[in-house]
Amino acid sequence: MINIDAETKMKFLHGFSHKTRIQILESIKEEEKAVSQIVDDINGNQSNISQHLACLKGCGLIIGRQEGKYVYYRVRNQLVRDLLTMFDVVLEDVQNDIACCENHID
Amino acid sequence: MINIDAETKMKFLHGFSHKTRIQILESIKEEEKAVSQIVDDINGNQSNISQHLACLKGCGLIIGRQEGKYVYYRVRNQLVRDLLTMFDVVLEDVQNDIACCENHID
DNA sequence: CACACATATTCGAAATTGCTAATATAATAG
DNA sequence: CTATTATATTAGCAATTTCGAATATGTGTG
Repeated sequence: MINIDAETKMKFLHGFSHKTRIQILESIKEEEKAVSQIVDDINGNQSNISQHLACLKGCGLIIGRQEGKYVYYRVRNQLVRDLLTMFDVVLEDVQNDIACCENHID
Repeated sequence: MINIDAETKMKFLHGFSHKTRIQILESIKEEEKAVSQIVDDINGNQSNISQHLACLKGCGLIIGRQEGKYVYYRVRNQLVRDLLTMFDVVLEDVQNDIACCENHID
């Protein structure tokens, strides 16, 4: 049965909690890319992207594969991809929900 | 079609990026609870929990309902609940994946 | 009204995280 | 071997987040 402690889950979810990391995940969601491609893609700084990639790898969200002097990263598997899709679905739903059913006086 | 900018998504996902917030979500996943119940549940500090609840509300993940002097919070809807379940599923899968298929020399 | 209880807010201090620049490592080409 | 290119790591500072204590607000009760 599934029962994962909050600490572990948080470490995992931490991967999703930064704009740059989300952008990286989106960038490699469908196809693996070399670090330099990702850097170009999202217009980032090499060192910075490298650090975020290390973070994502640590979270288990992506996998790196070395080929010559390039390192190609990809999203770990289909489940993680599904999770990324699910974010969009749920977020859209939440936004509609908020827009329609609440008077946002605040 | 769904296309949400990274900024918005990040704000949404931020809700999941803290141990206490995960604990709160788990605590009220199946049934709404008053703030004081949540504080007891996860052994937290009242002010702290209140701040995290505000954060989760801001992210659209939970909804508060006042009844007398109590405020009851609940997970917004089934989709958010599904997302929480999905976290467990994906995390477990990732953990197995890492445990089985890689030699963790690091 | 005064009081008690539940929750929210404010405010600095403490802790964590993210950034850039510089440097290190690693692979390949010549 | 040297030079070049790709990526990783380190280091110190900047920015953000989190925290608890104190205080404010709001609600029911006597």
